[in-house]
Amino acid sequence: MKAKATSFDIAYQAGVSQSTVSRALRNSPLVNEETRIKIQNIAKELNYKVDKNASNLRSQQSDTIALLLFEDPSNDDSSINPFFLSMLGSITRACSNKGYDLLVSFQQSSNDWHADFEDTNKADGLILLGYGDYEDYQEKLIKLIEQDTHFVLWGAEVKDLPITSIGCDNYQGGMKVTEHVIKQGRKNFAFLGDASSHSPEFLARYQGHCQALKNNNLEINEHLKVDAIFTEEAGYQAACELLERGEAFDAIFAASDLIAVGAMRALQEKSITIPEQVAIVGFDDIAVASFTFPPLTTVKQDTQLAGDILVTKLLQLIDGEKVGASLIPADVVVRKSCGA
Amino acid sequence: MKAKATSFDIAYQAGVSQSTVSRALRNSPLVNEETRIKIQNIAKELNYKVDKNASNLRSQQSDTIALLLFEDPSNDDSSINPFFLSMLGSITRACSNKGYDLLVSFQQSSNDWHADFEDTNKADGLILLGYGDYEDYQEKLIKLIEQDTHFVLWGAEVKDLPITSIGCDNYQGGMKVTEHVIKQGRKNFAFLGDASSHSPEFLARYQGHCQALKNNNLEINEHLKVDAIFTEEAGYQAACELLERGEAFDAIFAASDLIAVGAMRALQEKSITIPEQVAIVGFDDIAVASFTFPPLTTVKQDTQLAGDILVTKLLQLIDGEKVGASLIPADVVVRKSCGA
DNA sequence: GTTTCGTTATAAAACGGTTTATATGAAAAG
DNA sequence: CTTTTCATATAAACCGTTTTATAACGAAAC
Repeated sequence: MKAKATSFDIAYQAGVSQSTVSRALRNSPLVNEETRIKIQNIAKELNYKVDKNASNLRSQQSDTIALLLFEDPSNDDSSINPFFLSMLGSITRACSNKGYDLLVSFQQSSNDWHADFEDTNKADGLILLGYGDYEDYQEKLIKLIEQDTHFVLWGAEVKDLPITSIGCDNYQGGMKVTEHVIKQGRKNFAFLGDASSHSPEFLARYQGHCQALKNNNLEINEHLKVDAIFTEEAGYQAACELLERGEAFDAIFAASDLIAVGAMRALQEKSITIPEQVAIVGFDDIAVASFTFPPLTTVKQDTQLAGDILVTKLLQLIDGEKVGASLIPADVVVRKSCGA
Repeated sequence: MKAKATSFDIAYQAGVSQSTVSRALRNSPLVNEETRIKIQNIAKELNYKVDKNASNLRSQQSDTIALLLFEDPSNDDSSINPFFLSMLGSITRACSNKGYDLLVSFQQSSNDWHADFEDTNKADGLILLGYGDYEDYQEKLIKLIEQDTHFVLWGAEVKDLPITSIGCDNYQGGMKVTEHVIKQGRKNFAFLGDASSHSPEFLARYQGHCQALKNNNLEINEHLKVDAIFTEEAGYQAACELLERGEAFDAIFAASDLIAVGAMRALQEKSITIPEQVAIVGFDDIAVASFTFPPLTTVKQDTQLAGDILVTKLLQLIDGEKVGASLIPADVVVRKSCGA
């Protein structure tokens, strides 16, 4: 293959200077239309493509954003949380709509924060995507802020830090889905999930849940609350623990669909019928939720919208605008598992 | 924020030349250990990061590969095929293990092939990921070859073109899963899927399926074969069509899990019991497969391995090696839907 | 017929590294 | 003591653009 054509080759063929070529290809008003068309034709003919490294180097922007996915370390090699996968899809789409390229990277464990995409000028900004627990990363977030890195973060608001976070309205979601189950006549709710400051999203869901109970004069029974991280296995374990406690309950609110799915497995092993004996609801509306048996009632986070907002706000930040946090509505998706 | 430090700043502080800095930071043997350590310390202190655009420009390589995802145009805005999402995950992991960055892009429709990642030097090579039907893209593949673009392709071998394709052993998979169902005593098989040259993978699965029937002296009934693209909706439609034909059958081999899931929905609507009246098996082993009711027997494609091989082979191509196509084993995952 | 202005093009200077060709000084060889 | 050799460092060229500072030219203004 002959060497790749450069803007100089085009300049030579067109009988103009290289800078004119550069301008013509970017439709600069500084070049006469006739000249521009001639140059663009030659460029097409030579199959010329602008060298992004050169152009990015000079212009100091990459038209690229980087997506950093945080996986829980416990989730070593298995499959990725389907909710994030779904987000990833919508973010990719949103980027390409805006004419940006997307770099994807997994932050596999907390010790390697070495994907310095913006520092190295590979990207103009970052999207941080993980499940709660940014506390572990707090010092790293601070470092990002200090370095004036442009980034947005999926999840609950990070307290005391000026961070543009975009998240689902977990509180509303938890409240709405709980109220829906209450309307089915359930009174004794168990909660599965880590409702601590380590998981601000789970915490918000739990608080919404509690609010719904209060609004309906129902008791919040701490004995029916079991910790669990967001995985299916954790859900299974938590449900087993719950059953061992021997406390009576007729409904479960799981902080994530994966937890719910794991819990269903545990219940079914003990031949507890869903939703007759125990109603169960989750959160996220992952693809699997509509295929469980019975299908899982859950709270849908609009990932399409979320991806769009994440990208849009990030681009605004890059443009130097000030943008605040925002919440995306959470809607209950009613299926069979809640006894409706 | 003060201007970002450059290698010149470090050179100045260290009292050496800029080229020495460049070498020191890349652990070149041309620089004395003492000097190197001094320089690296200063770099750390200044929070210096190599500008990738500059370094890529000069060295003419990006340590980045691009993943192009082909979605069926019919699948306009809905969710992405979970199988690809799973591949995406494993490819991302494989890349980061090899120290490469990954650009992700959706080729939304056939008309915009403008993600010229390699031509623009944004990436050193390409991974093409789609479901069969590369025929539509044939001319574009030819163009890629002509331009000496480095790329690997997921899927069946493309005939007559020197392309490094990596795919699952669809033939074996189709055969093995069919034989497994035959062992359960089923004799009248329906096939749902587009078994044409448009979908070389589905075709191979079908051919393996037929081989298994032949090996067991069973009849291949063309009336029980219904076309379907790879989506759930297509599976639903195809199953309805199949039922309307009125031909008797006691087993379905669906060319993909999504088709199988759609077909199950159709059967259940007609109150046909699975697996008692009709056994059904799919292909891919997407996450949903283990949560359907009954859980779906299917053929697992090892996406972890696939991602690894795709990346490894692409890097070999980039290194100038010749690498051939390869097949990944397909293993039957037995669940309830086949009547085992 | 100068002067002024607007349009279009150019030459040259970045951008921040990597790499090639070259220099320096000390140790080894003659 | 001179010549080679080796290890280390440097200066300068280069990668292919974008951008800034200038120039050239014809038309309009004076």
